[in-house]
Amino acid sequence: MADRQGKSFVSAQQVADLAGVSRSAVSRTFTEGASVSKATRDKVMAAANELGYHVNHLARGLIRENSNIVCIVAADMATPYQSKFIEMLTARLQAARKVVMIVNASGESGVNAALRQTLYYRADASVVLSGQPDQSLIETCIRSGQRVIVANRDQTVDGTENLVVSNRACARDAFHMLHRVGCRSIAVVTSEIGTPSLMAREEAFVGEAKEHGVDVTVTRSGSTSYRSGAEIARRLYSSAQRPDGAFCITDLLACGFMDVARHDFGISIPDELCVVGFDDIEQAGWSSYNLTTFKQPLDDITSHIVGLIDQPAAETDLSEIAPTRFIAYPVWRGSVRPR
Amino acid sequence: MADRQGKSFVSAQQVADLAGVSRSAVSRTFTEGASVSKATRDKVMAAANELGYHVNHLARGLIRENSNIVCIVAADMATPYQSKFIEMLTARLQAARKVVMIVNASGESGVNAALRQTLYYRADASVVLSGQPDQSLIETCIRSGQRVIVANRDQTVDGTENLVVSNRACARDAFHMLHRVGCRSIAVVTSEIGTPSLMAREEAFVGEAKEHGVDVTVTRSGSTSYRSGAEIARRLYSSAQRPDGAFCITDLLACGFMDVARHDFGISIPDELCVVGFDDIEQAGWSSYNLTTFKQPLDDITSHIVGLIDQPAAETDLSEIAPTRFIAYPVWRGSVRPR
DNA sequence: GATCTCATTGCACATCCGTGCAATTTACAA
DNA sequence: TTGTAAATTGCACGGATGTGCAATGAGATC
Repeated sequence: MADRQGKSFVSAQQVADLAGVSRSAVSRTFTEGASVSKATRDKVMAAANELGYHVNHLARGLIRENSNIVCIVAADMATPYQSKFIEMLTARLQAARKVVMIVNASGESGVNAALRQTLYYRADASVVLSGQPDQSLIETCIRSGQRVIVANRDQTVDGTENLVVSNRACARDAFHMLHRVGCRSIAVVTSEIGTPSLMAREEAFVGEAKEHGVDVTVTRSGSTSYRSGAEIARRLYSSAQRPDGAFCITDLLACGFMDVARHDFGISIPDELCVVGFDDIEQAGWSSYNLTTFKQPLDDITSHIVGLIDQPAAETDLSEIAPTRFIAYPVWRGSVRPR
Repeated sequence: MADRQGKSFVSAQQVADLAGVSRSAVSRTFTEGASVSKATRDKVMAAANELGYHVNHLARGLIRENSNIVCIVAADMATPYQSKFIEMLTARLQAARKVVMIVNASGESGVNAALRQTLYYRADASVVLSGQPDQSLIETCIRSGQRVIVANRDQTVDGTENLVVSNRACARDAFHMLHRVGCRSIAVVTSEIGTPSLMAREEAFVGEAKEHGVDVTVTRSGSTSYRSGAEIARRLYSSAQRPDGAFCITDLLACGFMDVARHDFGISIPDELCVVGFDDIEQAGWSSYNLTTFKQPLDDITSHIVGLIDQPAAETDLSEIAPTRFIAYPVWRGSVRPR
């Protein structure tokens, strides 16, 4: 115990020396299904405990075909939706004995630099939660034997597993929720950032409205943040047209929108204004918002991701693969008045 | 390009073969400050680009004394405070060319299992954001040459770098904020989980109140969540005593508390009830809450953490080290009425 | 042209680990 | 007690890399 002079990690060799066995014996002790006698195993374990030895999983990853590392590439990690996603995904991945690396793609370097990082560490898979990586880079990943799973892009990228939510169907539902209770002047609250997934919601909503002869105004501002939602409400209610219904592409936008409408313009929800959001973030359930929205099935999505990673890339042929669809369900709360 | 049959990562040997040089030359090309002629470097780079080669940072970590891996151990990652912390920390660590591994300590295994995980990967440092790891485990980490940085514990653990916030001073300030505007029956809203940091806030507040002869009721419920705050408000306002001031140990508790007080019991804030929170999460600034609170200096804290990790453990002597203190500043908003 | 110096380069070894193969030990049956 | 099969163990290799050391080469100076 006292013989540790330089602070460093204990190696299998040191354990072997102390236990008086070969390094192979140590290795076998920590390898499931390897052939070791109880006697040597006990000796090894005793020595290992005394020295505080742990197998270096990284070095193990060098040998084995897989490193057990999964990278999560995400931007805006502090967002309620994103952080919930990350929390559930990390929990599930850990349960599946994976190691989770996280790459914050918010910086100026962006998603591409982030995804490239994951190659440096021989990750088995990368889960991209934000941004659209370049096709060429994805090809590099695939060539390197890395799975790339892209969530919420609503746009298939060759060679990746795509997970998408029923954005269009939900957006159409959202229109009917508002239309049904008599909303005549509907605002679509969205961001300037045209993520495919968000665009799908917007387009489907506008399309459905047009089909039913209802006039909608699409208003954009910044990102999908509280601040943007607030800004849009301020802009809309300062002008002549005051919407009596709003479809916010994101719950976060809805929170900002509702707050300004209520507190700055004294509008009563749901009497004068009905609001529908998307995502079902935690705040949507808070009684200040009590927001009717669509719940992203994060449970299913994260389970599915882990499932994908666990089974060995069943013939990923770099060609078009149909994205896996998940259905988001409406969550009825109080921001839309009853019929 | 077309000669890649089995999908796997490209090794330095393959690049060397293609470039017609030795593997050492490849290694040196990608090592800063190594001696390579421009001619060979060009040949190597060309071959590397063609094959899509990247240095395996993991294998590099085997050789070098440091792996450049930093682990973040956290529970309740989807919480606004925690997710903000993680976002800032990952951004900063990445800028410092570290790789961030994240260990979700929420599971049944807990912080100890999580921290032990970090040993398996030879992390240079672990940043523990939640929970109290066992002393023995920390010693194992230190012995292995791993830095352990513990945030928000308010309780020094031998051998770790401790970062704490001015909980006590702020809690005393909080009392005066409420006392000054005439609150006579003050509720301390807290959780059943006695994290040192939270206990410090509670104790200091109660102590200061007692010193000024003001009666406070401490009410606990579950964790520091919205739900708990709501539950406490329901309990308090259903009973005889209806507080006219509340110190919520956490902004999240405050949100739940305010929502129930306002919407379920029709209490007007700040006229009938003044509320002070702690953390300054994003929602505190939302106009539904407009919460007066204390801002955790996450900027300073995360910078400091990265600084600690960057400089090589200046004589960590496993003895008591004074924790680094950070000052949280009051953020005046509207949940406390003006004097 | 010869010698000296210095930058390059390749060999071999290091670090961490798993595992095939052969040798050795153990266990069991005759 | 002895023979044989089975279990165990150690050697050496492999897979990723960095790096000291010696050898090679080229350029420069006299």
